[in-house]
Amino acid sequence: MNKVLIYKTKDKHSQVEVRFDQDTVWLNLNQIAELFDRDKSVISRHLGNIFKEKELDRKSTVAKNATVQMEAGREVGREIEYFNLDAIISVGYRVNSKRGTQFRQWATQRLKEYLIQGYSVNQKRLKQVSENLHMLEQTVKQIQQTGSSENLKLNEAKGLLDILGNYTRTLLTLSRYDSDSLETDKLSKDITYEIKHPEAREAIVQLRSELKKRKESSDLFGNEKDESFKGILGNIVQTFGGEYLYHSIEEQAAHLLYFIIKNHPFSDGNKRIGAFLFIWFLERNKHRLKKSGEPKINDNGLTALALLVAQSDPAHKELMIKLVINLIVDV
DNA sequence: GAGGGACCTGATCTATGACT
DNA sequence: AGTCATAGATCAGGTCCCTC
Repeated sequence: MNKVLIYKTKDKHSQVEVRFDQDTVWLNLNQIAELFDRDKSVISRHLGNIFKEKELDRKSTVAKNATVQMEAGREVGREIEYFNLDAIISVGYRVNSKRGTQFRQWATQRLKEYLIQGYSVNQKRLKQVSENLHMLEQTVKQIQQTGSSENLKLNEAKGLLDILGNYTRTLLTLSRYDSDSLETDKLSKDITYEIKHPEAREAIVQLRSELKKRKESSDLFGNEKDESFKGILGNIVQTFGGEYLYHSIEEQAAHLLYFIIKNHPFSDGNKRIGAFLFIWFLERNKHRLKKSGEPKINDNGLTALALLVAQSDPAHKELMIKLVINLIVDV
Protein backbone atom coordinates (compact mmCIF):
# COMPACT_ATOMS: atom_id res chain seq x y z
CA MET A 1 0.00 0.00 0.00
CA ASN A 2 1.57 3.26 -1.09
CA LYS A 3 -0.09 6.49 -2.06
CA VAL A 4 1.21 9.99 -2.66
CA LEU A 5 -0.93 13.03 -1.84
CA ILE A 6 -0.09 16.69 -2.29
CA TYR A 7 -0.18 18.91 0.76
CA LYS A 8 -0.62 22.60 -0.05
CA THR A 9 0.05 25.21 2.60
CA LYS A 10 -2.82 27.57 3.39
CA ASP A 11 -1.05 30.51 1.77
CA LYS A 12 -0.64 28.26 -1.35
CA HIS A 13 3.00 29.31 -1.57
CA SER A 14 4.35 25.81 -1.33
CA GLN A 15 3.24 22.23 -1.76
CA VAL A 16 4.75 18.95 -0.66
CA GLU A 17 4.27 15.41 -1.96
CA VAL A 18 3.37 13.19 0.99
CA ARG A 19 3.78 9.40 0.83
CA PHE A 20 1.19 7.41 2.77
CA ASP A 21 2.45 3.93 3.53
CA GLN A 22 1.96 1.37 6.31
CA ASP A 23 -0.47 3.54 8.26
CA THR A 24 1.72 6.61 8.43
CA VAL A 25 3.10 9.38 6.22
CA TRP A 26 6.69 9.73 5.09
CA LEU A 27 8.71 12.83 4.13
CA ASN A 28 12.39 13.30 3.37
CA LEU A 29 14.60 16.02 4.81
CA ASN A 30 14.06 18.46 1.95
CA GLN A 31 10.30 18.00 2.10
CA ILE A 32 10.21 18.61 5.84
CA ALA A 33 12.33 21.72 5.33
CA GLU A 34 9.92 22.91 2.64
CA LEU A 35 6.93 22.04 4.80
CA PHE A 36 8.04 24.01 7.86
CA ASP A 37 9.65 26.77 5.82
CA ARG A 38 13.04 26.22 7.44
CA ASP A 39 16.50 25.45 6.12
CA LYS A 40 17.25 21.74 5.84
CA SER A 41 20.19 22.15 8.20
CA VAL A 42 17.67 23.23 10.86
CA ILE A 43 15.57 20.11 10.27
CA SER A 44 18.64 17.89 10.22
CA ARG A 45 19.74 19.30 13.58
CA HIS A 46 16.30 18.93 15.15
CA LEU A 47 16.03 15.33 13.96
CA GLY A 48 19.52 14.67 15.31
CA ASN A 49 18.47 16.01 18.71
CA ILE A 50 15.18 14.08 18.69
CA PHE A 51 17.07 10.82 18.22
CA LYS A 52 19.94 11.81 20.54
CA GLU A 53 17.53 12.64 23.36
CA LYS A 54 15.73 9.34 22.65
CA GLU A 55 12.45 11.14 22.16
CA LEU A 56 11.99 8.75 19.22
CA ASP A 57 13.69 5.59 18.05
CA ARG A 58 15.53 6.19 14.80
CA LYS A 59 15.00 2.62 13.58
CA SER A 60 11.22 2.79 13.77
CA THR A 61 10.74 6.30 12.43
CA VAL A 62 13.23 6.37 9.53
CA ALA A 63 13.07 4.33 6.32
CA LYS A 64 15.51 4.35 3.44
CA ASN A 65 13.78 4.43 0.11
CA ALA A 66 15.38 3.88 -3.30
CA THR A 67 14.22 6.67 -5.62
CA VAL A 68 15.07 7.61 -9.18
CA GLN A 69 15.02 11.32 -9.83
CA MET A 70 16.14 13.79 -12.47
CA GLU A 71 19.33 15.61 -11.60
CA ALA A 72 20.91 17.98 -14.10
CA GLY A 73 18.96 16.41 -16.95
CA ARG A 74 19.85 12.82 -16.07
CA GLU A 75 18.30 10.06 -14.01
CA VAL A 76 19.99 9.38 -10.69
CA GLY A 77 19.07 6.57 -8.34
CA ARG A 78 19.45 7.40 -4.68
CA GLU A 79 18.63 5.95 -1.31
CA ILE A 80 16.91 8.78 0.49
CA GLU A 81 15.88 8.69 4.14
CA TYR A 82 12.18 9.20 4.81
CA PHE A 83 10.83 10.19 8.24
CA ASN A 84 7.41 9.11 9.46
CA LEU A 85 4.63 11.21 10.97
CA ASP A 86 5.98 10.85 14.53
CA ALA A 87 9.31 12.32 13.49
CA ILE A 88 7.65 15.08 11.44
CA ILE A 89 5.40 16.06 14.35
CA SER A 90 8.37 16.13 16.75
CA VAL A 91 10.22 18.45 14.38
CA GLY A 92 7.03 20.50 14.06
CA TYR A 93 6.93 21.16 17.81
CA ARG A 94 10.56 22.19 17.88
CA VAL A 95 10.45 24.60 14.96
CA ASN A 96 7.31 26.05 16.48
CA SER A 97 5.84 27.29 13.22
CA LYS A 98 2.22 27.76 12.17
CA ARG A 99 2.91 25.52 9.22
CA GLY A 100 3.62 22.67 11.62
CA THR A 101 0.20 22.87 13.25
CA GLN A 102 -1.58 23.17 9.89
CA PHE A 103 0.24 20.14 8.55
CA ARG A 104 -0.53 17.96 11.58
CA GLN A 105 -4.25 18.68 11.18
CA TRP A 106 -4.15 17.97 7.46
CA ALA A 107 -2.12 14.75 7.77
CA THR A 108 -4.30 13.28 10.51
CA GLN A 109 -7.48 13.86 8.46
CA ARG A 110 -5.99 12.46 5.21
CA LEU A 111 -4.60 9.47 7.05
CA LYS A 112 -8.01 8.64 8.46
CA GLU A 113 -9.64 8.88 5.00
CA TYR A 114 -6.87 6.87 3.43
CA LEU A 115 -7.07 4.04 5.92
CA ILE A 116 -10.84 3.68 5.50
CA GLN A 117 -10.66 3.86 1.68
CA GLY A 118 -7.50 1.74 1.46
CA TYR A 119 -9.04 -1.07 3.47
CA SER A 120 -12.07 -1.49 1.20
CA VAL A 121 -10.00 -1.26 -2.02
CA ASN A 122 -7.60 -3.85 -0.70
CA GLN A 123 -10.34 -6.30 0.28
CA LYS A 124 -11.86 -6.06 -3.20
CA ARG A 125 -8.52 -6.60 -4.91
CA LEU A 126 -7.59 -9.58 -2.75
CA LYS A 127 -10.85 -11.30 -3.64
CA GLN A 128 -10.31 -10.69 -7.37
CA VAL A 129 -6.72 -11.92 -7.26
CA SER A 130 -7.55 -15.10 -5.41
CA GLU A 131 -10.38 -15.93 -7.86
CA ASN A 132 -8.14 -15.41 -10.89
CA LEU A 133 -5.25 -17.33 -9.43
CA HIS A 134 -7.57 -20.22 -8.60
CA MET A 135 -8.80 -20.35 -12.21
CA LEU A 136 -5.26 -20.35 -13.54
CA GLU A 137 -4.24 -23.16 -11.21
CA GLN A 138 -7.31 -25.19 -12.20
CA THR A 139 -6.36 -24.79 -15.86
CA VAL A 140 -2.86 -26.08 -15.32
CA LYS A 141 -4.19 -28.98 -13.25
CA GLN A 142 -6.76 -29.82 -15.92
CA ILE A 143 -4.06 -29.90 -18.57
CA GLN A 144 -2.09 -32.29 -16.37
CA GLN A 145 -5.04 -34.66 -16.09
CA THR A 146 -6.12 -34.66 -19.74
CA GLY A 147 -2.67 -35.23 -21.15
CA SER A 148 -1.23 -37.44 -18.44
CA SER A 149 -0.48 -40.45 -20.66
CA GLU A 150 1.31 -38.73 -23.51
CA ASN A 151 3.59 -35.77 -23.99
CA LEU A 152 2.15 -32.49 -25.15
CA LYS A 153 2.53 -32.04 -28.86
CA LEU A 154 3.41 -28.73 -30.46
CA ASN A 155 -0.14 -27.80 -31.45
CA GLU A 156 -1.38 -28.72 -27.99
CA ALA A 157 1.30 -26.53 -26.50
CA LYS A 158 0.10 -23.68 -28.71
CA GLY A 159 -3.47 -24.15 -27.56
CA LEU A 160 -2.24 -24.26 -24.03
CA LEU A 161 -0.48 -20.94 -24.50
CA ASP A 162 -3.71 -19.38 -25.74
CA ILE A 163 -5.62 -20.62 -22.72
CA LEU A 164 -2.98 -19.57 -20.30
CA GLY A 165 -2.54 -16.28 -22.13
CA ASN A 166 -6.19 -15.44 -21.54
CA TYR A 167 -5.94 -16.09 -17.86
CA THR A 168 -2.71 -14.22 -17.51
CA ARG A 169 -4.17 -11.21 -19.31
CA THR A 170 -6.99 -11.19 -16.80
CA LEU A 171 -4.47 -11.30 -14.05
CA LEU A 172 -2.39 -8.57 -15.61
CA THR A 173 -5.25 -6.13 -15.48
CA LEU A 174 -4.69 -6.05 -11.79
CA SER A 175 -2.30 -3.32 -10.94
CA ARG A 176 -0.12 -5.51 -8.78
CA TYR A 177 -0.26 -9.00 -7.42
CA ASP A 178 -0.55 -8.71 -3.69
CA SER A 179 2.65 -9.82 -2.03
CA ASP A 180 0.85 -10.89 1.13
CA SER A 181 -1.44 -13.43 -0.49
CA LEU A 182 0.95 -16.36 -0.18
CA GLU A 183 0.76 -18.20 3.10
CA THR A 184 4.46 -18.36 3.89
CA ASP A 185 4.03 -20.60 6.94
CA LYS A 186 3.25 -23.50 4.60
CA LEU A 187 6.64 -23.28 2.89
CA SER A 188 9.39 -25.79 3.74
CA LYS A 189 12.22 -23.89 5.41
CA ASP A 190 14.29 -27.05 5.87
CA ILE A 191 16.80 -26.57 3.03
CA THR A 192 19.09 -29.59 3.41
CA TYR A 193 20.66 -29.31 -0.03
CA GLU A 194 22.25 -26.09 -1.30
CA ILE A 195 22.50 -26.09 -5.08
CA LYS A 196 26.09 -25.93 -6.40
CA HIS A 197 27.38 -25.32 -9.90
CA PRO A 198 29.52 -28.49 -10.44
CA GLU A 199 26.69 -30.81 -9.33
CA ALA A 200 24.04 -28.98 -11.34
CA ARG A 201 26.43 -29.04 -14.30
CA GLU A 202 26.91 -32.82 -13.88
CA ALA A 203 23.13 -33.36 -13.74
CA ILE A 204 22.71 -31.43 -17.00
CA VAL A 205 25.43 -33.53 -18.67
CA GLN A 206 23.51 -36.68 -17.69
CA LEU A 207 20.26 -35.21 -18.98
CA ARG A 208 21.97 -34.39 -22.28
CA SER A 209 23.31 -37.91 -22.72
CA GLU A 210 19.84 -39.33 -21.97
CA LEU A 211 18.23 -37.03 -24.52
CA LYS A 212 20.98 -37.74 -27.04
CA LYS A 213 20.22 -41.46 -26.86
CA ARG A 214 16.64 -40.56 -27.82
CA LYS A 215 17.95 -38.10 -30.41
CA GLU A 216 16.12 -35.26 -28.67
CA SER A 217 18.99 -32.89 -28.09
CA SER A 218 21.32 -30.79 -30.23
CA ASP A 219 25.06 -30.40 -29.71
CA LEU A 220 24.43 -27.01 -28.19
CA PHE A 221 22.03 -28.43 -25.58
CA GLY A 222 23.15 -27.39 -22.11
CA ASN A 223 26.11 -25.41 -23.42
CA GLU A 224 26.69 -22.51 -21.00
CA LYS A 225 26.85 -19.29 -23.01
CA ASP A 226 28.73 -17.37 -20.35
CA GLU A 227 28.93 -17.09 -16.56
CA SER A 228 25.21 -16.40 -16.22
CA PHE A 229 24.25 -19.93 -15.07
CA LYS A 230 26.77 -19.63 -12.22
CA GLY A 231 25.30 -16.20 -11.51
CA ILE A 232 21.78 -17.64 -11.30
CA LEU A 233 22.85 -20.33 -8.83
CA GLY A 234 24.70 -17.71 -6.78
CA ASN A 235 21.54 -15.65 -6.78
CA ILE A 236 19.42 -18.59 -5.56
CA VAL A 237 21.64 -19.25 -2.51
CA GLN A 238 22.53 -15.67 -1.64
CA THR A 239 22.27 -14.82 2.02
CA PHE A 240 21.68 -11.74 4.10
CA GLY A 241 22.55 -11.64 7.78
CA GLY A 242 23.38 -15.36 7.73
CA GLU A 243 20.00 -16.37 6.28
CA TYR A 244 18.93 -17.30 2.77
CA LEU A 245 17.28 -14.47 0.91
CA TYR A 246 14.93 -17.11 -0.53
CA HIS A 247 14.03 -18.81 2.73
CA SER A 248 12.27 -21.95 1.52
CA ILE A 249 12.80 -24.91 -0.82
CA GLU A 250 9.77 -23.80 -2.84
CA GLU A 251 11.03 -20.24 -3.29
CA GLN A 252 14.50 -21.41 -4.32
CA ALA A 253 13.05 -23.96 -6.76
CA ALA A 254 10.64 -21.45 -8.29
CA HIS A 255 13.38 -18.86 -8.79
CA LEU A 256 15.66 -21.50 -10.28
CA LEU A 257 13.00 -22.42 -12.84
CA TYR A 258 12.20 -18.79 -13.59
CA PHE A 259 15.77 -17.52 -13.96
CA ILE A 260 16.91 -20.38 -16.21
CA ILE A 261 13.94 -19.98 -18.54
CA LYS A 262 14.00 -16.17 -18.63
CA ASN A 263 17.75 -15.46 -18.60
CA HIS A 264 18.70 -18.09 -21.22
CA PRO A 265 22.06 -19.08 -19.73
CA PHE A 266 22.34 -22.00 -22.19
CA SER A 267 22.70 -21.98 -25.99
CA ASP A 268 19.86 -24.50 -26.27
CA GLY A 269 17.37 -26.31 -24.03
CA ASN A 270 16.71 -23.60 -21.45
CA LYS A 271 13.09 -24.59 -20.82
CA ARG A 272 13.87 -28.31 -20.56
CA ILE A 273 16.89 -27.69 -18.32
CA GLY A 274 14.91 -25.26 -16.16
CA ALA A 275 12.13 -27.80 -15.65
CA PHE A 276 14.61 -30.64 -15.11
CA LEU A 277 16.69 -28.77 -12.51
CA PHE A 278 13.49 -27.62 -10.81
CA ILE A 279 12.47 -31.26 -10.15
CA TRP A 280 16.07 -32.34 -9.51
CA PHE A 281 16.48 -29.63 -6.88
CA LEU A 282 13.19 -30.52 -5.16
CA GLU A 283 14.18 -34.19 -5.06
CA ARG A 284 17.62 -33.43 -3.67
CA ASN A 285 15.89 -31.51 -0.90
CA LYS A 286 13.53 -34.44 -0.32
CA HIS A 287 10.63 -32.15 -1.01
CA ARG A 288 7.43 -34.16 -1.06
CA LEU A 289 6.40 -34.09 -4.68
CA LYS A 290 3.61 -36.56 -4.24
CA LYS A 291 0.22 -35.90 -2.77
CA SER A 292 -1.82 -38.99 -1.90
CA GLY A 293 0.27 -41.11 -4.25
CA GLU A 294 -0.12 -38.76 -7.23
CA PRO A 295 2.65 -36.39 -8.30
CA LYS A 296 1.76 -32.80 -7.42
CA ILE A 297 3.10 -31.76 -10.77
CA ASN A 298 3.68 -34.13 -13.69
CA ASP A 299 5.60 -33.75 -16.95
CA ASN A 300 2.81 -32.00 -18.78
CA GLY A 301 2.06 -29.73 -15.87
CA LEU A 302 5.71 -28.86 -15.82
CA THR A 303 5.72 -28.26 -19.59
CA ALA A 304 2.74 -25.94 -19.18
CA LEU A 305 4.49 -24.09 -16.42
CA ALA A 306 7.72 -23.74 -18.41
CA LEU A 307 5.84 -22.42 -21.44
CA LEU A 308 3.86 -20.02 -19.29
CA VAL A 309 7.00 -18.68 -17.67
CA ALA A 310 8.72 -18.39 -21.05
CA GLN A 311 5.95 -16.27 -22.57
CA SER A 312 5.31 -14.16 -19.49
CA ASP A 313 6.12 -10.48 -19.29
CA PRO A 314 9.25 -9.93 -17.15
CA ALA A 315 7.29 -7.25 -15.31
CA HIS A 316 5.15 -10.04 -13.86
CA LYS A 317 7.97 -12.10 -12.47
CA GLU A 318 6.54 -12.14 -8.94
CA LEU A 319 3.21 -13.45 -10.21
CA MET A 320 4.92 -16.31 -12.06
CA ILE A 321 7.06 -17.18 -9.04
CA LYS A 322 4.00 -17.28 -6.81
CA LEU A 323 2.11 -19.43 -9.29
CA VAL A 324 4.95 -21.97 -9.33
CA ILE A 325 5.15 -21.96 -5.53
CA ASN A 326 1.38 -22.40 -5.22
CA LEU A 327 1.55 -25.51 -7.40
CA ILE A 328 4.16 -27.29 -5.30
CA VAL A 329 3.46 -26.06 -1.80
CA ASP A 330 1.99 -28.46 0.76
CA VAL A 331 -1.67 -27.69 1.30
C1' DG B 1 18.14 27.97 21.96
C1' DA B 2 16.76 28.68 17.16
C1' DG B 3 18.05 29.84 12.58
C1' DG B 4 20.99 30.10 8.55
C1' DG B 5 25.26 30.20 5.62
C1' DA B 6 29.49 27.87 4.51
C1' DC B 7 31.56 23.83 4.08
C1' DC B 8 32.46 18.70 4.29
C1' DT B 9 31.48 13.79 3.22
C1' DG B 10 29.41 10.19 0.74
C1' DA B 11 26.72 8.36 -3.07
C1' DT B 12 25.68 8.18 -7.82
C1' DC B 13 25.97 9.29 -12.44
C1' DT B 14 28.42 10.69 -17.03
C1' DA B 15 32.43 11.48 -19.77
C1' DT B 16 36.93 10.36 -20.98
C1' DG B 17 41.08 7.96 -21.78
C1' DA B 18 44.00 3.85 -21.16
C1' DC B 19 44.19 -0.87 -21.67
C1' DT B 20 43.09 -5.62 -23.47
C1' DA C 1 34.83 -3.06 -29.50
C1' DG C 2 34.47 -3.81 -24.83
C1' DT C 3 36.15 -3.12 -20.06
C1' DC C 4 38.06 -0.64 -16.41
C1' DA C 5 39.75 3.33 -13.74
C1' DT C 6 39.47 8.04 -12.88
C1' DA C 7 37.82 12.87 -12.74
C1' DG C 8 34.17 15.96 -12.46
C1' DA C 9 29.28 17.24 -11.59
C1' DT C 10 25.44 17.08 -8.69
C1' DC C 11 22.75 16.27 -4.75
C1' DA C 12 21.54 14.53 0.18
C1' DG C 13 22.62 14.86 4.71
C1' DG C 14 25.39 16.39 8.16
C1' DT C 15 28.68 19.66 11.11
C1' DC C 16 30.67 24.03 12.37
C1' DC C 17 30.30 28.65 13.50
C1' DC C 18 28.18 32.94 13.74
C1' DT C 19 24.04 36.01 14.58
C1' DC C 20 19.78 37.17 16.82
